[in-house]
Amino acid sequence: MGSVEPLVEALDVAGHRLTEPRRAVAELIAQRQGHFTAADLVADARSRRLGIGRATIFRALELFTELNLVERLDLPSGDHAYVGCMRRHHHHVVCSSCGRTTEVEDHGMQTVVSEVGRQTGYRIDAHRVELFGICPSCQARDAAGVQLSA
Amino acid sequence: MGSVEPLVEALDVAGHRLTEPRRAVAELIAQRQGHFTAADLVADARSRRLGIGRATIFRALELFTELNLVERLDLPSGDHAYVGCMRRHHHHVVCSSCGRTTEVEDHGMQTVVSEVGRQTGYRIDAHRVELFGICPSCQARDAAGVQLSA
DNA sequence: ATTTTTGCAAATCATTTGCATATAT
DNA sequence: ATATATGCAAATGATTTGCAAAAAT
Repeated sequence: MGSVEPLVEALDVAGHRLTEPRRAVAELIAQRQGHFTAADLVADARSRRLGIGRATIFRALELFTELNLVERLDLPSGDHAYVGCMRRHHHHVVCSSCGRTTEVEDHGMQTVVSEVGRQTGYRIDAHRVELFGICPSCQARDAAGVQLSA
Repeated sequence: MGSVEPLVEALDVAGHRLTEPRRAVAELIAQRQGHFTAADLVADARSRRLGIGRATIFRALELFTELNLVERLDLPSGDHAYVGCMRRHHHHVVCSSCGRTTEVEDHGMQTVVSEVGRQTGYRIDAHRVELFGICPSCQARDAAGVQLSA
């Protein structure tokens, strides 16, 4: 989520209460790099001795997802992960090495989607695109590693 | 999977044994329309009194996925589902109403992917695209329903 | 013969739920 | 005040694992 302000407004607009636990979960998320699992947050909360229960974290994630403050990913491993995000429609590229995520615009996806719709006759109303690869800095690190080990 | 023959070869090529339980699971899959969950197959196996254990089904699904005889989907609901598929790279459109799936070619996705790669600097090596919508026959049924209820 | 697979039951893991209490409005 | 949200512990559900027996090579 980057920062916590959007949360305040989003909750308000949707008529949800701004509670201490929700703010705390939002802060944990804001401090995270890349994607994270519910279990990661549970561990964070425990290690920082915020007295936040497991259920509360799951409930907050569900709510945030609904409010589009967070997006749920399904990693190729099958794990469920989340990434913070604030904007409207977009997708993520996920680094398989460090877990970092980068947002990308809808680049041509719209076109692909409508093309598929026309071809199949489906009325397509949702799509999910997940791209996985190696981010620039991991590529650099890998290259350096090769040199060292050569 | 459509039919079971590809299984025989795929197992052989990869050096796995062609066992009765695996063949049975492949048959259950071939008889399925649209996507299905591991639990669906467990139920099928039980109701047909094939004496196949839960673990075996999970293990077969894992193996088949690895051999690309089956593809794992993550539905928006969060459920894990599978669809049979025999060909190389392709994607699925999933009907949110009846669960039917239709394969689609890579239509422009390659382009989108490389575009994203260029923009972000990621070396993209995998992508997953899932499209959800209403298939033609469900659209027709819905339209009929509207008329009836009007 | 030897190695892989199986079925079972138990273990594990993630996620959800019931409910009395605490908190935000 | 009152409706919503929380924490806990227990329940649920899905998937995995250990292991001795069975089947495939």
